[in-house]
Amino acid sequence: MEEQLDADAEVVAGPDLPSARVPLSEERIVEAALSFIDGHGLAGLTMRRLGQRLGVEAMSLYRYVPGREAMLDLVVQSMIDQLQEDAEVLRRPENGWQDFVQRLAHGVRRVALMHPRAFPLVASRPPEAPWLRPPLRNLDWVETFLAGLHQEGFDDVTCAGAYRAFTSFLLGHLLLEVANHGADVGPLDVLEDDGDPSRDGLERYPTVLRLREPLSQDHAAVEFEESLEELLERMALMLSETSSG
Amino acid sequence: MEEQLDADAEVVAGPDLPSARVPLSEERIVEAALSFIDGHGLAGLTMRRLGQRLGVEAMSLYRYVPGREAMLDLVVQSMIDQLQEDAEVLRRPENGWQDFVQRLAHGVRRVALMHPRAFPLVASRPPEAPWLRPPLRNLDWVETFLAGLHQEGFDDVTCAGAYRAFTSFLLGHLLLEVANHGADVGPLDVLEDDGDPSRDGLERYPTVLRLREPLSQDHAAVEFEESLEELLERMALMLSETSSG
DNA sequence: ACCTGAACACCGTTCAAGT
DNA sequence: ACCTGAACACCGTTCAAGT
Repeated sequence: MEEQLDADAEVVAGPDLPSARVPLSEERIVEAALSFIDGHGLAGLTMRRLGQRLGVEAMSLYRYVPGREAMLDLVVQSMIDQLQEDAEVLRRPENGWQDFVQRLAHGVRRVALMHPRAFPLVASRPPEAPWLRPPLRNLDWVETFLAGLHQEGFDDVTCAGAYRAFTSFLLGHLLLEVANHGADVGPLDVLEDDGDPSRDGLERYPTVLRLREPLSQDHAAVEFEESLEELLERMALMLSETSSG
Repeated sequence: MEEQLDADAEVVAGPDLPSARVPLSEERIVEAALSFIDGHGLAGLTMRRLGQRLGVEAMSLYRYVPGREAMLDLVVQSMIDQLQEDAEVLRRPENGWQDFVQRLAHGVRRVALMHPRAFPLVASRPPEAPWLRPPLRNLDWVETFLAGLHQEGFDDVTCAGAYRAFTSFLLGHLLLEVANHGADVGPLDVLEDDGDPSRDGLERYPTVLRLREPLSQDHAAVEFEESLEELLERMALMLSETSSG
């Protein structure tokens, strides 16, 4: 839960000026939009409310941003750029490609977990090109990924296959992981417990009922690691077939 | 592409009555909503437009459906129920659990490919419980899946792990596959080619540029099969550890 | 240069009223 | 019983006008 998200409009200061005089900018808008989604979900994000949050009328936003839809794309970009500022993530392979792929995977996961309610945007906005598959929607990453593998001996076709395997691994895992952390919800309502957790309508589903507890456990972290290991093994196999074929 | 989706309102007859007199019903509404999404994408789906499509004012819909959001949940349900009508899919294991899991996986994939623009809904609506992870949001499926594996010797914890692995495999693959088939797009606009495909701004990304072609190829089908095979192998490993541990 | 008021076309949703 | 007109509160977006 966050506070500071009420109706007061004023920007939280931090080391900023007394606010109120910081001029609007694309960056500030996008930042505010992301933090709004983090706090309230995408459904509640409105140009008018966002303006209010920035101490400004909605129409002012259109000086800096071409429209709501485009703004959401910028939000996606800004999440993605956080990875780039994370210097460790985007260095080329130094201790082998496995280490390299691991760094990238964990970097993306870190972003997803920092913004569980916004991450589905990264996943669901339509990809602009086949070489920008979600959630790797950034040419710098993709270039680094492909060039890194190539430098380590993967041929072109294998690089492409590894790229596809990597993206679908990330997408499946991270989307489900953030969904469990209470992602997208429709309007503004958080899902309410019905009070009595025993009357769940599971009478007709004895196995589900019995497995309730193991199914409810959050193994996301270890499963991410394990699946990543498997992916790496699969890639190693691809690589060895490359060299010998 | 579909036709029949213009502005004329009238329902296509099929073996129906002369239409115009078929009364509204939840079923007809949900069906129309799904076919609208299939044809125009989610963004364009409006209660008013949907009413128009059914030859009725928007307000009439609220007699049969509690609201737009709830209607979308019904749309998800209806897609999911198509799998249930597909008798082959939900039979319990007969030729071993591998065959069983394969049937289920292919069934879900068939639904996804039938409704590429609607499938992301199945994936992105918030799950109601940990035992309803997208895209397997149906207690009958989940029960069948879990009971099937249990009957084949998987213990409870392993069943739960297999369930999680299965869902994240399906989600990652199918979401990316339908995205490639032109999924969600923002408003109504289909993405337009910029005319000149050589000037793509890829100058700074030599590897991406070089791999354009292998990256553009659609290997979704074979990759689905291969990843599914790997998943089955992984599950087989889980099973053997179960028996011997 | 930067923001706003007023307006437009469109939403989802409600409810009393029509047939 | 089933549908609609009219209305409400809210959207995104535009543009001439304010400071």
